[in-house]
Amino acid sequence: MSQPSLIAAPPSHDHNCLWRGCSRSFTDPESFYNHMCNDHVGRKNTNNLCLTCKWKDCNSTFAKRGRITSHLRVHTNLRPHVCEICEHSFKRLGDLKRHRQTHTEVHRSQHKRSKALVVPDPAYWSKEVKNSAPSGTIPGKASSQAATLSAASYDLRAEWLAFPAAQSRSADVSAYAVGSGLFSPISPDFPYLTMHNDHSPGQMFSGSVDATLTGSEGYQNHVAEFLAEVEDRNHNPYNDRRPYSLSLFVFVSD
DNA sequence: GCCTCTGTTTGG
DNA sequence: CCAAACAGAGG
Repeated sequence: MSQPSLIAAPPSHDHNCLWRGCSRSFTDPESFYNHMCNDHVGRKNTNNLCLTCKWKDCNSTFAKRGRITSHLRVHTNLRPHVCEICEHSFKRLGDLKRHRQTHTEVHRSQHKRSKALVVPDPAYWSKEVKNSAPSGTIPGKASSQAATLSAASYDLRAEWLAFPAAQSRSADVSAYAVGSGLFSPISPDFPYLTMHNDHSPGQMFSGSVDATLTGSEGYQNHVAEFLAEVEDRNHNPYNDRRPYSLSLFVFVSD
C-alpha cells in the first residue's frame, strides 16, 4: 500500500536540461546537477571549462568553477541538505546551518514569534541522532552544558518497542515528536505534554514530554501514552488525517 | 574545493 | 516580522 508522504521528495517530473544546445533529461536532481557540472561546466584540466551559464536565457558568468557550480543550483531542484529536526530541505549547506539556528532557545528568545520547534541542541542532534537511532544507546560522553546524552528516533509507522535511552538511569526526560501532517493539538489535560507550535494543515507538529522520571518503567509509560495519544488522534476520522511520518526524539539529561 | 560570513532580495 | 534563496568574497 502506498502512502503519500508530505515530506518526501516532490513528484518526479523529469528534469530537463535547458542548457542551450542540450536536450538531455534526468530522473533525479542529483544526476541532473552532476550532468551540468561535468558536461557543461567542465574542468580546466580537460580544457573544457565553461564559466558562463548557458541555461536558457541565463548568461551569468563567473570567475571560478566553484562559483558557477554553486549558481547551477538555481536551475535544479537539488536540495540535498535536510534539517534533521523539521525535515525542511535546502539547496545549500549554509542555508541549512542558518536554519538550524531557528530551532535554538537563543533564537526563540530573540524572535518571540518564531514558530520553529525548539530542541535542546540542534547541533548535537544533527551530528548524532542519525547514527544513534534507533538503538538509542547512550554515547559514553561526559555531560555537556547542553546536557544531551542520548537521542533516539522512531517511525510511528513501524513497530516501536524499545526505549533504551533511559532504561537504567534516573534522569530528566524530554521527548520531542516531530513530523509533517495534519494534527490537532493534543488534549491540554494530557499530563506530560506541552504544545510548542500552532497547528494548521501541513505545519509541523511538536510536543514535548517533560517529566522527572526515576526509572525506565515510568519513562516508557509516558512515552507510550504520548505515542498512543498521537496515534489515536491520527486515526480519528473526523479530523481528516493524512498519512504522515512522525519521528520521536528522546533526550536524556543528567 | 569546501567552508563560513555577510548582505540583498523575495515571499509568506 | 520572519525565513528562505541567492550571490559575493575571504580563508
